[in-house]
Amino acid sequence: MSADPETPLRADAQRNRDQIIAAARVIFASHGPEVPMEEIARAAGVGVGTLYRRFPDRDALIRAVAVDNFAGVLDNAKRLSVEAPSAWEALVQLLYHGAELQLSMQLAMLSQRAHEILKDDPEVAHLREAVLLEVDDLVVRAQAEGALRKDVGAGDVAVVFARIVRQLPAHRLKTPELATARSIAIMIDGLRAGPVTPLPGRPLGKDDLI
Amino acid sequence: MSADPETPLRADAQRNRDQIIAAARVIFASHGPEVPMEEIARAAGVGVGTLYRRFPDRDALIRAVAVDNFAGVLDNAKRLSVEAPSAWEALVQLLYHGAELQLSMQLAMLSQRAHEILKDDPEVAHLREAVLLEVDDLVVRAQAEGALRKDVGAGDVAVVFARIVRQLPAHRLKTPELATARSIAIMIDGLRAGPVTPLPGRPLGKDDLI
Amino acid sequence: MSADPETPLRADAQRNRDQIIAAARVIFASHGPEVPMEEIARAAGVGVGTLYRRFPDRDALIRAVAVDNFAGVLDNAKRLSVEAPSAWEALVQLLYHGAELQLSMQLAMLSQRAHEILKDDPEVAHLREAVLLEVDDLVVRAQAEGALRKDVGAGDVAVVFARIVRQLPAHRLKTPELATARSIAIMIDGLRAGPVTPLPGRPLGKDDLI
Amino acid sequence: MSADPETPLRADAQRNRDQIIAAARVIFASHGPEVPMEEIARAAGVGVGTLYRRFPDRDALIRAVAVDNFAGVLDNAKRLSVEAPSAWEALVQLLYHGAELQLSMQLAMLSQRAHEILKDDPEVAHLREAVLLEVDDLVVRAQAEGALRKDVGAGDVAVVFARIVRQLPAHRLKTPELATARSIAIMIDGLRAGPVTPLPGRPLGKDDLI
DNA sequence: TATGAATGAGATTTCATTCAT
DNA sequence: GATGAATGAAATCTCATTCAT
Repeated sequence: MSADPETPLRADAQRNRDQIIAAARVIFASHGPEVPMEEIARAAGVGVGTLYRRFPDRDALIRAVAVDNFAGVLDNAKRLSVEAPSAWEALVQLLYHGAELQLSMQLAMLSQRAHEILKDDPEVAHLREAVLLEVDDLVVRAQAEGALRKDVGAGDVAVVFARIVRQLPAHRLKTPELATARSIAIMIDGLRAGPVTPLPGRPLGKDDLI
Repeated sequence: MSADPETPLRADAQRNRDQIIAAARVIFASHGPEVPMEEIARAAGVGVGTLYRRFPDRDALIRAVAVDNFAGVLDNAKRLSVEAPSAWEALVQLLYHGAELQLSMQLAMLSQRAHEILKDDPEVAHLREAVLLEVDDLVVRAQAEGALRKDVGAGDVAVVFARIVRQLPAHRLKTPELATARSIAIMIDGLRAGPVTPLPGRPLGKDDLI
Repeated sequence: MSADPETPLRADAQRNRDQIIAAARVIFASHGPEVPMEEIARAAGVGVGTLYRRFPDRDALIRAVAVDNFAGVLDNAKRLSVEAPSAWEALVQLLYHGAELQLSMQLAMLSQRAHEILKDDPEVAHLREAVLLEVDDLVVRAQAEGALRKDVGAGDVAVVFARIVRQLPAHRLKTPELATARSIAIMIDGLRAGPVTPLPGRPLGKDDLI
Repeated sequence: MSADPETPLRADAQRNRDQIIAAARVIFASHGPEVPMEEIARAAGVGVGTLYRRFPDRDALIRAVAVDNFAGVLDNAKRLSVEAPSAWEALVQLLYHGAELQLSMQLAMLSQRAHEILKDDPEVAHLREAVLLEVDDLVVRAQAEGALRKDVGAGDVAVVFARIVRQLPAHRLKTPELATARSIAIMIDGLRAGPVTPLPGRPLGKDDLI
């Protein structure tokens, strides 16, 4: 009789929920958000019915995966902000080890479908804001460190991030990891302080997104 | 019942074919290659029947759009190679005005579905090869000009291109054109010769793709 | 594991059983016998599991509700037969206060599904027979009283009952109670002895049903 | 390219549409409005796809059947109003030969589901109003003829109609046609002018419905 | 030849029933 | 014994493709 949305799930139900989100994360990342629900259920090792009991429709599942992901990114950013040797290094790490970042970006920025679903979700909005605040802080500090070029803002960094994290499909490359690492390194060089070419317009802040 | 593939189409049939490809290009670019055939037909102002008479199935349509696009990119690259003030400038122009480039990349590299379809098509393979040859030439010349960093190959450039051209969805940005222009400029700065950070591995050539 | 069907239920189990039947009665009456089992369980304030422990499947529940109802109608008819000032009045009362009558009729006569389930149930058959005997008695006595027209039998009366008790959905009427009362009164006027129009055929007795 | 809703259907499409409505009418009448769409399609001799092309969902089909039916009732009423020997006779005929009347009533008044769907449809509303106007006229005239009791209005008549037309399921009766005819006759006797019992309240007019 | 109607396979979603907690 | 989670069969609906007009 627990209509209360706060009632914690039963142990087995929680386990299933986690498995479903994990499976959906992997599949969404590799095949986009349109894969048959049945396939996701199978990958999670549950029946479709279970999937639908936990998430009333595809949108709810996408939302849940997105929230889970943004939360992961936020954790990561906060941890790196404290533990990395410098703010610049924190930004760089965030990129290189950005599996979660990647999916978040993909869901939030790259798929029309996903965007429609997420754009008005308050939980997503809240996490997004928190992540951008963290990035904003890193940007300011990395500029103070003299490592990040001065003419960019958190918005610029987020946009470059979004482009970078878009995983190139492995199938087109003989040496996919190397190619990825190299292209990220090249783009990071573009962000570095030093003898840069002037950019058009003005620095884009975190509020220039949306 | 002209089975001869070389028979030129009647004028109106050719017009239909062109309209369909044009419509499909726009829709594929904005919504990916999974949109209902009926929608494409409607956008082209023809009935589904006509679409299917011209292209026996979705794969054939995707192939035709891809060929059309690669051909456009090749034209562009050849023209820029001759007309641009420098090889570096040609590469930069290719990026900034890369609407066709974008769709080619998206079709060829970003969508699992499209990739499956295109990977064994000889016409696509031929055009791809021609484009990469052109890029290879520009890369060598731009390095000789001292404008492009020495430690990259045509493969690296193509990978960075692929990341760059992935259009950020306008809906997430207040100032989409500006954001795009800025992020491209940042990434190009990463390609520039000058005081660069060492890249991992070795330069990737055009044959490191696929 | 008392397989003995006669073992009385534990007090709480009996309470659950009663709640379920009460809830099902209300829901069947308003939405027909196809409502989701979960909804019935919720309305009864129990889990589905409990519902299924008490009634092995939907059919069993429908049967139980029908039995409960017919028993109520029988009680009612017997009481009215004794307490009402006349047999005619007993028939009229049976109609006007026929909530249970209504559901019985609906289950037994109006829903294809319910009919299939009930038609071979011996307990239902027995109660039905008992109710019809009671009505038969009232019919004979009401005709002897000179109140009920002579050319009808218990079968006719049951059929008219079935039509009358079909509750008109309140949502279609501005003044639902009044409309119901008036239409019942009109139809009862049709049953009254007096200057009547001849009916086709012969009086239908209780054995003309089924 | 005929997006115009007024464009007449192609001959074969119109034939299918008609067959679907005819099949749905029969099935709705005997099994209610919840039967599987596939079954309706099969009965109409078309594929499900065709059914869904013509009627985007079940609601649309229900609406179409209802409109078709109300139109039939209206035709019937108008014809009888002119051709029947008296207004009273017209009302009686409307009842006895009320196959369409029956389904209309069932759809409009008896099924919760159907009512929700129809209650805001303007076309249905318009036809309903037209039918009630016709009945209103017949009521006034039948009262002037001295055949219909004076203390009823069109609303009362419609309510009694609704109760009458609810076909008793044949499976419960040995002699279903006879039983139906007799019960209708009995109820009509209740509507007759003559020595009647006073009804509660006031006559209900056509605007007391809804 | 162009059109859009028809088809049916497959995807989404619901719900009766079973079973772990 | 009670609960509500899990299951999968069945219903709803969509869309690629074929075919009559």
